[in-house]
Amino acid sequence: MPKQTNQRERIVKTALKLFADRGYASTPVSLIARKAKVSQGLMYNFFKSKDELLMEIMSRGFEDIKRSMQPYTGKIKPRDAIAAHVRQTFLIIDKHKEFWRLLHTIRLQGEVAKAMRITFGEIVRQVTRTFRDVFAQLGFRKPDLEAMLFLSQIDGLVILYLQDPATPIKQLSEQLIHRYAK
Amino acid sequence: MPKQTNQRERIVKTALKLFADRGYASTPVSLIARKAKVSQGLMYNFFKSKDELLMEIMSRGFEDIKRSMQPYTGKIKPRDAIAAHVRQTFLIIDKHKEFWRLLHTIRLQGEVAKAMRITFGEIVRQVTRTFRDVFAQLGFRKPDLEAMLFLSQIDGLVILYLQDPATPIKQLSEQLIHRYAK
Amino acid sequence: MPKQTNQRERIVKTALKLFADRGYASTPVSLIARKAKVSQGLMYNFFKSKDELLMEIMSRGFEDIKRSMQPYTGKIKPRDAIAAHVRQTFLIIDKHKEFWRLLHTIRLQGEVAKAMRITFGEIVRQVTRTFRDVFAQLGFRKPDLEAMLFLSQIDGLVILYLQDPATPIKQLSEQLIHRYAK
Amino acid sequence: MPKQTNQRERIVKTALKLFADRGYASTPVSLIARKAKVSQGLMYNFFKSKDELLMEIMSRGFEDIKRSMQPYTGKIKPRDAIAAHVRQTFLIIDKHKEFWRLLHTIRLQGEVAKAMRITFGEIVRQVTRTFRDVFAQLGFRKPDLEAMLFLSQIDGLVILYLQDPATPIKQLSEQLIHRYAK
DNA sequence: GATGAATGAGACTTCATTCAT
DNA sequence: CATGAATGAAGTCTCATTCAT
Repeated sequence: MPKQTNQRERIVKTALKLFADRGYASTPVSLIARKAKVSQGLMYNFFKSKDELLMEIMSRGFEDIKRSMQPYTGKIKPRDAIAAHVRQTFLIIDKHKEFWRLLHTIRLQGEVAKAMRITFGEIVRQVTRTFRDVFAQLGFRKPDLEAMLFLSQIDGLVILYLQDPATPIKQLSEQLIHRYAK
Repeated sequence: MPKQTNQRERIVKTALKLFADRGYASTPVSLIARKAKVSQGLMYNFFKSKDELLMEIMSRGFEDIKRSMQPYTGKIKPRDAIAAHVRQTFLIIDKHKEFWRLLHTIRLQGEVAKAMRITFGEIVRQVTRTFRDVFAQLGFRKPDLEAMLFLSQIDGLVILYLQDPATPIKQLSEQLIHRYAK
Repeated sequence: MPKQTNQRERIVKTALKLFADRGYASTPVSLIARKAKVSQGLMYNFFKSKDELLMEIMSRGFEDIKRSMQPYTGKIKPRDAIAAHVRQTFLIIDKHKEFWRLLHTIRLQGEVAKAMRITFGEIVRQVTRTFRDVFAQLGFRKPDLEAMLFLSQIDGLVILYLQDPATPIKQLSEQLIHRYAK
Repeated sequence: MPKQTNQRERIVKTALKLFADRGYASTPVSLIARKAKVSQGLMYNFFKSKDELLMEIMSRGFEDIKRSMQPYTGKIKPRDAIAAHVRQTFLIIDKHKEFWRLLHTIRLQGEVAKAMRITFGEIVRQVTRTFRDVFAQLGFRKPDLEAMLFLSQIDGLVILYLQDPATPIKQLSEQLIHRYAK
């Protein structure tokens, strides 16, 4: 009975939510199947393994991130780049809360999903370079350190927000932007 | 002379390291026992369950944190409180890297270990209040937001550092302190 | 012009090869379908079940064997019957290596495919009787035993050959024939 | 509740019987466990996997074979070697019927247990060399072929016997011996 | 206290078979 | 006739926990 109305999509979404909520290892395939209203066996028609399902989720997430960061890696005025990045980041986050929660649970673990951590590392390094340049152009004395401070500040805010959606993230980001706008 | 002297201690330490490295769910009790050079059965003399072992690890960690934050909740000059907190934080982190890694993998998960997240939330709120006052005393316009920015900045740095120990954390914290020192 | 021309045939041939190579139980229907370039569902239009596919393969094989043994069950000179059987056997084997490999993996198993083992037993008994007579006519003292020795000798050679196609089967059969030619 | 009265032994024996009867792939671990009166989980305390259980069974069998063949690889009179080998073989077979049945189901398969087939090949080649020498000493013109014929004859008898225990194996072997005794 | 054999529930995965299209 | 999505049963294996010794 092929209904196929985006079952694959439903699986991916359900899995993302569950992985983010309970952690990858603590989420049985059976649970994903049940919540996605799909038989357990069918899941293996779409993904060779639970691991591969995770991989797909992660690559998609990374694609989104990369795509969203394209704009301001181009050439905007440096000062605007900062504001843009902050705002952009929280836009993305809002659309992909679950992915970010998942990402953070995986980020610090040694044995899990090394491949993804590498990919993520790439992205971070890339963005760091960009902002090093930005801060250099703005005449900061230690642009390297400034870039790291800036990005880790955003990271910290992201976590705060993910942990408690009641966080006044709008005001916080504007405050942050204002600080650099001097 | 019973060698049991610190079996319990050894178990806790080993488990912490493993949980941090591989995640709680992916760490079999058998592995903890083996690495701690203790029989699997014995573990259940000390802890009623794997869950309880985790609880103990977490409470200890929280105790350490609380204890370390006592000093400057007292009355130092506000400006010094900032510097003190930054330096203090990274001192603690360095001593308890594994605990912090573990904490971060659990922090964002909805279903797991709700109890701990509450405890941790308490601490954070407490510290936030403290720094709200600090920033108020320093004449900041929006001390609430400033406190959140400040603490999340630290949080972001912590993660950066935990993820890559090569991070120049010393310089970063000094830069951060300097920024508030005006 | 339906390409269906020999889908059935292709399925049977593919299945035979796979069963012989990997064993019946370790050969998924999906694999047969893929290698036979046929949809999995279609297979069930031709065969009610995997089991029945095996049955068909086996009966066909048996038919071939029976057909090939007709000639010299007729009346040739006894001495020639021996040479003829040896040569005939290896001719058949060469044409149906896979079937024989499959047959041998099933032959000794108690619970599997009892029906086939019975059929095969029939054939063997039939041939044994034939050669009992042959050896009787040739004046052997214990024609029963001689027939069994003779046929099991061939069996042994067959296995040797199936297992290692580099076996000098031509020379071996001639040597065998020569021995009985006195 | 450690009763441990040779559970491992019981598992190995039960598994051997089942593997021989139904084939390796068609024998669920659960069945072995049930028949061996052991929990399924416990099986994995003794053997890392079903595969490893098979390996152990096979190596044991090979050990038995090798041990039993030691005697007459030494120096007996060549003629006696033949008789000895025949008798010895059927003695072994009788003690290890199941192992031999299992061996024969595996022998011809491409994908299964390559390692064992190699080991078995070694043994066969070794024995073949020995009998090549024996036949050479006895003045046969083509000792190579004779050795292969001789050993495959035995092989064929073994199969006959394994397949139908009512086979008059005693008489057959004596007849065979007698033939070489001239 | 200390061991590790033993268990049972449940995890991941495969696969023969069915059936809507 | 033909497809391949879908299912459910069953298979292999892991692991927290218990308990006789």
